[in-house]
Amino acid sequence: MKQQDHSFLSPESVDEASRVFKALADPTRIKILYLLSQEECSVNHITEVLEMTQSAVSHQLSFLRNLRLVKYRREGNTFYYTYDDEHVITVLHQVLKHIKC
Amino acid sequence: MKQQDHSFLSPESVDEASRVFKALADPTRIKILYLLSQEECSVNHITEVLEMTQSAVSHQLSFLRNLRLVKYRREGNTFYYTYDDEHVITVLHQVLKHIKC
DNA sequence: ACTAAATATGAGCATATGCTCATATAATTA
DNA sequence: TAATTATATGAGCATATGCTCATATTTAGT
Repeated sequence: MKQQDHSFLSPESVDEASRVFKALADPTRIKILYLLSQEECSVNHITEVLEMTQSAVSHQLSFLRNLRLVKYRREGNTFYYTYDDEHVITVLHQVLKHIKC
Repeated sequence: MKQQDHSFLSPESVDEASRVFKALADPTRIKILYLLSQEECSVNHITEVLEMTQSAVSHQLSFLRNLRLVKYRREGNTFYYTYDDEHVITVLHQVLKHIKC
């Protein structure tokens, strides 16, 4: 196969794909997304379940927010996060399921 | 949901998933795996198609080999690589396809 | 045996990543 | 209004990552 025959895999597609995979390439983000795939969660709740500092969790949520993988709603002082990309959750579940086999 | 209710997502599963996603989280490795998903390739061929140095490609192949995502056969001086994890290729194709929408 | 070709590998370097620590912000409550 | 609660954010640091450069290894050809 010649070099020019690969043009259908555009640089944009490759970059976008690597961004998606990068989002899933960290244990903490996997746990957060998995949690959110089951229920809406406050930051504090995530912090307790994952036994991590509030700051670390918040930074990761900021990361996921920038990639539009999660969104949140506010209720007073509490921020409730949900996932915002069905496809990414599907891919995550698929890989997790496959690993258990 | 309480903390202990998440025990079914084992640390091993999370780590293994993050390893898989990490393998796909780099543009070069995406291109290599995509290429290999289409045809068996020599190192030299990959180097030419991706317009990268032999060393950089070889290092990435070594990385993918360690994760058992690719395998190779030797023919004289030439090493022909193929992918070795159908599921990872499926996930890659799925994400790439979704991005194009 | 000598040289060339194809690939692998170690060291080093610049950048990215994921955390901590301190602090900012905003809403709630006393 | 002051204190508390919930979250966000910037700086800094240790480690990881992905490349280059030089070199090793293995096979083929002369």
